[in-house]
Amino acid sequence: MTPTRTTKLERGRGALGPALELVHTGRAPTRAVLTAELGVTRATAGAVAAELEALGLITVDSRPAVAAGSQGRPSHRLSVDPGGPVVLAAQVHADGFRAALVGLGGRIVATVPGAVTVEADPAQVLTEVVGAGAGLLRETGRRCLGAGLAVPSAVAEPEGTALNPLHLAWPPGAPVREIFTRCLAEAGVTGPSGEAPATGFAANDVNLIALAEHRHGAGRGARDLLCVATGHRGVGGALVLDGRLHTGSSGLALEVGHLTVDPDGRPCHCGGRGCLDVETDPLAFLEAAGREPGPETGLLKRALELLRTEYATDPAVRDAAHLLIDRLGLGLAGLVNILDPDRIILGGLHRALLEADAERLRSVIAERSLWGRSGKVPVLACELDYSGLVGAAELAWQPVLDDPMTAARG
Amino acid sequence: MTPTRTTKLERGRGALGPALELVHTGRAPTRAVLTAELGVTRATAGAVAAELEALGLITVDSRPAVAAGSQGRPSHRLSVDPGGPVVLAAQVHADGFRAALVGLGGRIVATVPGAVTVEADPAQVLTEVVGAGAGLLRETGRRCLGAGLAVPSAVAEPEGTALNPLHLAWPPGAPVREIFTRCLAEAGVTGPSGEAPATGFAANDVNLIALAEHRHGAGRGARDLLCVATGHRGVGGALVLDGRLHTGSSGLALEVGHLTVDPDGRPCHCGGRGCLDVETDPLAFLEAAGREPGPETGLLKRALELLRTEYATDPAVRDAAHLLIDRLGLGLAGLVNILDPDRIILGGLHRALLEADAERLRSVIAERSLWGRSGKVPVLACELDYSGLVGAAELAWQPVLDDPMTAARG
DNA sequence: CCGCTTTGTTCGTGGTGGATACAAAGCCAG
DNA sequence: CTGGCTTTGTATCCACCACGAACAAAGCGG
Repeated sequence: MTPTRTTKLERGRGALGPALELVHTGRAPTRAVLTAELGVTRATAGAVAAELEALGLITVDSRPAVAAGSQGRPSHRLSVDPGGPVVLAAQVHADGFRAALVGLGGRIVATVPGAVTVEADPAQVLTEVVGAGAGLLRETGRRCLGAGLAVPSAVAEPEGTALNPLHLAWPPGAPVREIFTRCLAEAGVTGPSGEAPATGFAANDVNLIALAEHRHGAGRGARDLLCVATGHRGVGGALVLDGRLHTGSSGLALEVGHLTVDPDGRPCHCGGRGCLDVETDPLAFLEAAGREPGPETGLLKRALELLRTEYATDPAVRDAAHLLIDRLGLGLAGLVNILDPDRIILGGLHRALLEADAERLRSVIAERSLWGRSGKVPVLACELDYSGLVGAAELAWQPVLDDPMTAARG
Repeated sequence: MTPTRTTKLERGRGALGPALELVHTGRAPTRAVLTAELGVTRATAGAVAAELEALGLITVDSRPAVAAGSQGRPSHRLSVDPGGPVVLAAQVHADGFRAALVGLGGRIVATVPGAVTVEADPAQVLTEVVGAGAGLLRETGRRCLGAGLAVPSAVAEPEGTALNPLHLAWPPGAPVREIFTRCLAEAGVTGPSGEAPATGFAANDVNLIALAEHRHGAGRGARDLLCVATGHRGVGGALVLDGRLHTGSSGLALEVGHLTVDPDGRPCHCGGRGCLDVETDPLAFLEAAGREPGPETGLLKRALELLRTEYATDPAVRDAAHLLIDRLGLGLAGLVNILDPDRIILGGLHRALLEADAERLRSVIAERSLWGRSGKVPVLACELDYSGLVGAAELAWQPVLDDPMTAARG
């Protein structure tokens, strides 16, 4: 009889999730590092790595890469399996959408843009989106373990409804997660089990930018990461605490747009005056620079273009940028006082403002935050392409990271 | 030979901490409930309860209490051991201090107030404080497992320094935790091991109020608890996330005092105008009511007294209260938009304002927070006596809750 | 080629908690 | 009062996971 004893492959379940997360985020390039990061013995790390390899999630390469230079036996290299399973990720925005297949490590395997008519309702849009994603799955033949969606709206939890879908002809309160999940089922997209139809995840795009940057971009290693970004209109925020998105008790945390940054500023629909939302978004910049803002769509692109090309030459543009930097700094200082992050990353127009005059922004923050504390808070630019998309993928990967054994067994 | 097999008492280490926390917070009155809450089998829960009893932390009473009414075998009652070990807790404030011995469950076993001269430096004050606590320990003969201190100041982590000790003649940046620990060592106060000198914990008093209320008071069961409270001057905030204090990356989170709540308000030392800090504290109330504020110490008491006695009779007092309620509501709405708590509790003057006109406060919050969400956020009054003291004790109990086996073995 | 260092692997062990069967302690119906 | 019924506590066995120790492997340098 063959022995029925537990095989080595079945060992190491408990540390499986943390180990996969370390490889996924690039913090465990070798098995030796994995051993140290997990705080386990070499034996355990070996079993865990072998199991993840058997699940088809990572590859273990025993050949030394570049002769690390240190003495002793070279450690096996760990990396995400480039041919492993993927998740379906999608981002919807005012101008259309983009669907993608994303592997572990935030690698975009395949991606395709799409357009939708402005008047399309959520079901129409998401059918298109999921159709595009399913097309990519067919073309590539990859195994799919889940699906995530980024929307330009606050998403209420646990309902999964989009409360204020900006610039989309969606009814406020549309149950996007439910619709997304239904579209996935209709398209036959598989989920964590590998077979059952996928449960869709959906979240606000800025939240997902923060998540992606935390794991694969400018936020790596931060414990309390604050992300602030603009789209075409308005300002969004997100906070990652201890590696997890902080969405608050109903998913609506970090609505940072209505901090007062100019007591004499213009009125805001929220009832206040001089809110961050209306004082530091692309529209505010274009108006402050004395330009004709033009149509709603493309506001962000035009603002970025103006800042890039004429900041150095046109005093009106420079003054407008400085005005926005000052107001943004005030808002960020307020957030520093409340949240005390150890890193801030900026996206959209705010990122461009940071790059235009980082010193000015940092000094405003330092000046208006208590005890000069934030003088020490690094303020960085988002660095990932398609971070919303990658963040949506992170959402879908999460069940696999939490329990690789049951979520990824094939 | 006696068998060297593992005894039952040595089992169940992993679930020990969560189990103690459940009994400590009153969420596990019986062993059956403990089983359900822990999500383990009855066997495991039994082993865990037996171990905690053997450690002298809880008592297991097999006699049915009041005939629960339901059928089936009555479950053993679990409770904190009233004769068990204690921690030394102390709170320093403008008028003096209070030292206490606090058992599990937030029970104050013994307490004594103390006075200090206004000019006393931290070492003098804490020597007095620890002396008073050590006296209580001698009188009662209780075993001491740690010590915690509440101070009316932001406390920077990980340094443990008091940045802005209000109304105390302490130098900003005083290393209170270090001084506290030294005083404990000099007084021979024992710590978690039961023998080694205790490491002192110190934190901001509002943070500790939030922690205490979360575990034993109005915040029980909340997942994201926001606490806002006034002392004599200024406004403090605190946030408890998933049962843990959120102090931010450097301990300085929830400095909520400088949210703008009145664009036309008075200037604040922070550089802004109309900050929550200067618009809703006791001094602001007394001035708004047209009263002579008088000396710094006792401001809170006089404000509370005025509100209690003349709110119903003096229109000036009522108008002042309404003004402060409106401003407080604006500030709380801002915090709701950023933090999305599922409960808010108010202390000090803010608590009294809530009790004066809860409806007005709730409607202001609902009006100025996005999507009417906060209309559903309960706003409650702090309900514990000496919550700062109890919170300081929670800080000291934490190592025991995290690992009862090593922290409490006698 | 032989030490030296570091890494991977095999094998045994221990502690943790699950499953099961059984005993105990209450209520209720007869 | 006695025999179901229900729920809780307990004893025993066992699966699992990670640790420790010993050994093998793979590089470097003399």
